[in-house]
Amino acid sequence: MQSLQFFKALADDTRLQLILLIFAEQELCVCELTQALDLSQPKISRHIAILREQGLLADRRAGKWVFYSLSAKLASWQLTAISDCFENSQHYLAPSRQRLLEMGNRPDRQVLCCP
Amino acid sequence: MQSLQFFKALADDTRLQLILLIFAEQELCVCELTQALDLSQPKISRHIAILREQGLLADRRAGKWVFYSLSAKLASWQLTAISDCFENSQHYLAPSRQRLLEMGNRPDRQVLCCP
DNA sequence: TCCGTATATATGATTTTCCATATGTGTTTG
DNA sequence: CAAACACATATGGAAAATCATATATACGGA
Repeated sequence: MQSLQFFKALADDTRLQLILLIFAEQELCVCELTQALDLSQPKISRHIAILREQGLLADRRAGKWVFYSLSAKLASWQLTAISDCFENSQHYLAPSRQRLLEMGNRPDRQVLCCP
Repeated sequence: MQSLQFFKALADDTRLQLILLIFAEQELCVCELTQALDLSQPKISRHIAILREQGLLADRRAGKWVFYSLSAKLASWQLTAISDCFENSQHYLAPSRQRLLEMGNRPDRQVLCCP
């Protein structure tokens, strides 16, 4: 994916948090992200759609849930940027991570290996 | 500077090219950037102002010219991101670099060392 | 049918752009 | 030396384009 599109995708508070949270947790579904960011479901879904269309996110359906993870199509420098950004954004991300931790009834993951 | 502001600053075609060109050339003045991107002077000046206010660019006046360079205040992961992005944006940047090369009458630099 | 997720539309807010003009510096001329 | 000019850059203000949000609704699987 192009550099400009990459930066545009991350140039929004909601989308940046989504990407960083998913990076931290490997994969998350919409209801978890909705809870973590404390935002409406359509809003999360809309930003997820943007990130998916731009090639930043991959999706995996499991029963009722759709789990999102970072796309393997990301250039390695882009993955590095996300990772480095995450390391330097603990304070920025803390409230969302906290709400995610406090969330009850999180969906069970199927085993991740060997899909 | 905050991650979100960093991504917002680079999420514009004009600003991304400005930053990458300045990274490649160490420092450039407004007239060189205007020529390289083939855009109006006020437009360049506006975007430069945004990058300066956000702390991405430092300025240095030399006679009639104001030279811009990457700010030393950039976090190291941000510098890395810019550098990695540059390495992967040759095609994106080529037309602007070409116009810069073809530019006649580029201002002379004062010696850069020992300011 | 219920739950999780996606999308359409309308609206509001933020950004970008353009034009004109101002500032600031160096150079020339009377 | 001062006034006039030329060149580089910055900015004010309004129009235009882009982007984000809320609400309502649709879809798809258990």
